[in-house]
Amino acid sequence: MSRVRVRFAPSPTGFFHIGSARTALFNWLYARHTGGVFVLRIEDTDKERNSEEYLNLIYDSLTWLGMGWDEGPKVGGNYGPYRQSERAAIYTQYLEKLKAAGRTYEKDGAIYFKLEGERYEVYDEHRKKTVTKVKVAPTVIEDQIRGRVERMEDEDFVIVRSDGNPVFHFVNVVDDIAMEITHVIRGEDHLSNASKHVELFKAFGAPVPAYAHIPLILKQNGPGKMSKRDQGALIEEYQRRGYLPEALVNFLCLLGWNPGGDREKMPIEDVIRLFDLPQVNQSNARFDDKKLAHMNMAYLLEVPADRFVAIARAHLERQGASAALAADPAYFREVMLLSQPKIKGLEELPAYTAYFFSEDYPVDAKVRDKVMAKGEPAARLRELVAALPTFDFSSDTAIEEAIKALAAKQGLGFGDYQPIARLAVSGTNVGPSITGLFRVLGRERVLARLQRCLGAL
RNA sequence: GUCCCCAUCGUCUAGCCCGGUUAGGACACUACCCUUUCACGGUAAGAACCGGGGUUCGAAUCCCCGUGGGGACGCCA
Repeated sequence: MSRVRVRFAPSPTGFFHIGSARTALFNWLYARHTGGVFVLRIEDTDKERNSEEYLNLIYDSLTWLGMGWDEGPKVGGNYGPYRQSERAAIYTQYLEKLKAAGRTYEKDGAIYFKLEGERYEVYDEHRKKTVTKVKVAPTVIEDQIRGRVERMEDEDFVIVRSDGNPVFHFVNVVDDIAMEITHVIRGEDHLSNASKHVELFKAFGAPVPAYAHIPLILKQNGPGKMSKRDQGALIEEYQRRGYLPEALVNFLCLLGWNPGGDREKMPIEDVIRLFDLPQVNQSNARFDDKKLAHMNMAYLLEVPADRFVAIARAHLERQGASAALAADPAYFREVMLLSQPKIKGLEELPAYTAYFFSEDYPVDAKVRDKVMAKGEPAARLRELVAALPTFDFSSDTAIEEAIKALAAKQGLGFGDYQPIARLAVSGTNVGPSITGLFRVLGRERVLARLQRCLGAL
């Protein structure tokens, strides 16, 4: 059996979205699973809508998600060029084959693909005009996911526009033949195009590739498939929001595929080992950003310290958190490691850590009122200020012991000091443990903040 | 309008192919536990086989019809 060759064939006409990423992913997984070749082909035949910016976004997004391509732009290969805009000569050559076989004709300056059969006219309700149809037998599509699908392809269609540019159906099939693509894995929206493509393959006398039409991703709210305009549709957005690519990939794997049983979070190596086309679901899946966020959190929790500090810094750079970036690296690291187990996503980081990097941090009025309403916070604050110079700041447990000792002297508990101390040093009631907070902020800063809070009472 | 695809908790899904399960898991939601806050974590609860026929001793599972959802019907890709 010959080596599997799959391709991801996006057109650079818009932002790279989640549906495209999933199609790319399933192709990539199948290539890796079978030891095949993953080809990236750029379908840029629509000169009006293409842009270099979108092209680069495709490269960047695939790279970010960890889907390297074996052949394609930038890496080359034996079947290039890999941009359709550079393959005109090949299309001319294949068009000649079709012409020689008597399978084309010209009308209104465009070249049509001619189906074989008797012609007749019929009024089309949808298009509100009379069209010419051809009496044909149904085209059979053998789909790896859906099984045998029959579709009537009974109208000639344009393969070269009147401006001389070839059309998607034509170039797509020509390239799949020329690049010896063995499996076509794409969205179900192409299932109705597949009959056109099968007829073209047959007209060229080329073997028809194995098809696998994967289910679509439906938008989270409202009807229809997810489109570029929908909330959460753009890969770029997740990159900007500091999502971990491996979490997004894991989530995407599970949208329309699963290894059977209960496994969800799993390393990509395991997915590659278990992935196969027949296990892909047949029904569309609705996008769920909560589940994605949860997956991201689960991955974030496991990121090794050094990498976490690095991605946290990168994220804060994106957010322009200058105070944090200007801080001492060792201090920055301590703050990030204190935050890692507590946050749900990198997005929370700027607000979550703001008070570590500035004395001018917001104080939550509701929290303040709540804290001040209970017990004798002012007295506790005074005791803390008085005792703080004697505290051992060398570790969280040392600080904990010190606070407990102070509390015991008053016949109180740790919990009587915690809320007011937290409010004083952070202005809020959420965050890392108060002992960690003290240790990382340091005695001087904690003392200053406690005193300032006391003065404001 | 025509054609094609699909149908299990609110959502993602296991189970279906090869009929017999207390129909399992995850996210979300609720309660409790853990706890120095907030999270994490743990436990528990609620929550589904779209409807109708058929085949069968027995149907989520096989067949048909309805309904619902999705897609396609471009000189876009």
